[in-house]
Amino acid sequence: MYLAMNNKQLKLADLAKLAGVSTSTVSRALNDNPLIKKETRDKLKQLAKQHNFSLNTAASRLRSQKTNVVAVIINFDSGTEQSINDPFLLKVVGEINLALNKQGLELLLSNSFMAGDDWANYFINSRRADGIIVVGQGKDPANIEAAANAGVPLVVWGDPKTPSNYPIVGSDNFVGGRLATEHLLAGGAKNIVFLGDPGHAEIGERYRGYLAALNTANARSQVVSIDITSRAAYHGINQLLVTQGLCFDGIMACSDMVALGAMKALKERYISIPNDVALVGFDDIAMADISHPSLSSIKQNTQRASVLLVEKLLAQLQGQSAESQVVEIELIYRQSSKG
Amino acid sequence: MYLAMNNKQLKLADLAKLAGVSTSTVSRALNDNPLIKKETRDKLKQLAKQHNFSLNTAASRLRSQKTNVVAVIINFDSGTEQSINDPFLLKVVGEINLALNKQGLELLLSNSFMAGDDWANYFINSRRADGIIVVGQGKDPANIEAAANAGVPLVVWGDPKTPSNYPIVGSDNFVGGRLATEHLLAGGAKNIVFLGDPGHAEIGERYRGYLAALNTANARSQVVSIDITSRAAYHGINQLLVTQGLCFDGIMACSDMVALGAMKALKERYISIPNDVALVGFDDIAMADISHPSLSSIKQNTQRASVLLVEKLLAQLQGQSAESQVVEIELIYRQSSKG
DNA sequence: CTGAAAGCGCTAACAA
DNA sequence: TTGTTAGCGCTTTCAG
Repeated sequence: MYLAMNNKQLKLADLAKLAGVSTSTVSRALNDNPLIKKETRDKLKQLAKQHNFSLNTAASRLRSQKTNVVAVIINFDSGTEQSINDPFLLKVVGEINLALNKQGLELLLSNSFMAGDDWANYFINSRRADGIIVVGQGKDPANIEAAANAGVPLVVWGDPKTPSNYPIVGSDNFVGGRLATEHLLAGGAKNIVFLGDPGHAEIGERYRGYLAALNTANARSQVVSIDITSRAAYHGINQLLVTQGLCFDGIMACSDMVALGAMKALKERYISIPNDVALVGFDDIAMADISHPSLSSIKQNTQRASVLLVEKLLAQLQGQSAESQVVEIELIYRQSSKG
Repeated sequence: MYLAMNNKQLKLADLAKLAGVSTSTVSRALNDNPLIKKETRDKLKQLAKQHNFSLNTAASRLRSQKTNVVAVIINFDSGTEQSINDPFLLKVVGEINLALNKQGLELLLSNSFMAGDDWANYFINSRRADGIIVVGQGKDPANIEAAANAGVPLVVWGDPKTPSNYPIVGSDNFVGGRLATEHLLAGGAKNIVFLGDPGHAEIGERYRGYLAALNTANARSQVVSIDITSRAAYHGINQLLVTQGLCFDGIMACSDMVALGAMKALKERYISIPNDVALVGFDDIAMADISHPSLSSIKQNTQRASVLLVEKLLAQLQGQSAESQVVEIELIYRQSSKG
């Protein structure tokens, strides 16, 4: 048995034997339990590292009834083309991942295909995850509400002003819509088109902000309701130009991707941006800075929001309650609009 | 005890009691084991659904030593600004998620922050996941190699021509680089700049394809080596124009984001695209179609690649071996280059 | 085709 | 500060 292949996977008991202590001591040490003397803890941790030992998460989860996993569901509206490729949503997922990691939590990426409709059952009863972060409210909150009512720790990225019995973190979309519109008005725009789908919760708020700004200025509103994609925006603006000519001098787009689609339609017809039509987007994705002209946009603080989402989820995991919260928003002024 | 709150989480044994069968029968039925009569299976499955029952994955994983989870690691080069926000990488993750889901596998999203350097230990020994999909080779394959050598089921999205003892799936980058360059040459370009970092494995192949095409045409090469971001591309082209003037009439960009950065620099100086400078990108992200002028690009078939990655991982999980594989590539001709 | 029973590897209550 | 021990809920071998 000399030099036998060290094939077998070490378990806690083996490590304990090696160290000459009990399994509980090793378990506590590796979980950094202060009951164990610091010295012993450090020694055992080092032994574990030396032997390339890792706790079996399956066993640990079974015993402790905790997973340290959070499910993140990207919650698309059915009937939209907005997809997993949407740069903004993915940016949010990336930020959430970072925020979770900082708390020692892992991210199980999911979608409705796997999770079905009964999220409480799929994720929580099954001990796949301890809680859920939903990215996007969708048009129908049924699944979210069902999960929240079942007592699932859950937070949502969306419109914080939506009445709900679960915490929603998101930007101040009303103020964002108002800021963008006021900025366009200040630049001299008189006929500002709202480009997007006001039926969507967050976008609805942006739309109301837009209306509020127009009201104050006694200007008229005009909505081009489209699916929230570049392509739909491109076609929407194209069609508007074909049927009604250049009947507007400003566009408040509900997202940067939508704004960029509109921009393409304008540029193809040699409509000058911002002189003939001024344009403001929403989200401040990387492309806003790199488009030509660069795109003025309302910047959403996704990093701050992600930290808040995780904090509020953690609070619920510890039995506390958490409230919806609005994250500040900011106009980034670039070339597509006039100062 | 009438109508007592059905608070307690059902377990397999409870369900078995309700059905009047043994736990093994229920377990088998829910796992669709053909040992159990189809009729019984269906009956038990329905009972489970009725009672909102879900298997405890922790227990099941502990017992069966299988997780049905795949870890996906986004493997950035250190020293690049290319980030979790890169639309192409995220698109790949999205496609992988879909491909995994179709096989009943779940996606644990990870990064080096959580996983550290010893992936075998962190993911596999700990039973967090059954296998690993690495998105991006990075410049240093040490972590990947260590994991592969430890016998971890593992596949990589990257340059399939890199010699390795693990399967790499990726595009035919050499042909992509050649196609793009040939296309620029055919459009009349004589001085084509390669914009990107040839030190990166995939981009190196694209560069070699570019060189091969230039060689055949007896044209001279010129590299602008930059970090793989829009911003770096913008500054790189700007600087080239400042120091050497318009000394080129074509750009082969190593990615669409890079191409869009270059496009901005050109447009700001009123350099006509494609007349003064023709431009081809790589990846065919959504923005390529929506930029103005729209961006010719080499389309990577990420969907096909993702399916292959999952297939090859599955093969390894079943003890079979798998080889690297090249996925076909295609030029998408748009306005930024001449026919 | 179904049941009985053992045990996966860990944590935590209780004991010392 | 550490050890002993029971048991988390499932799957699977073996027996029928």
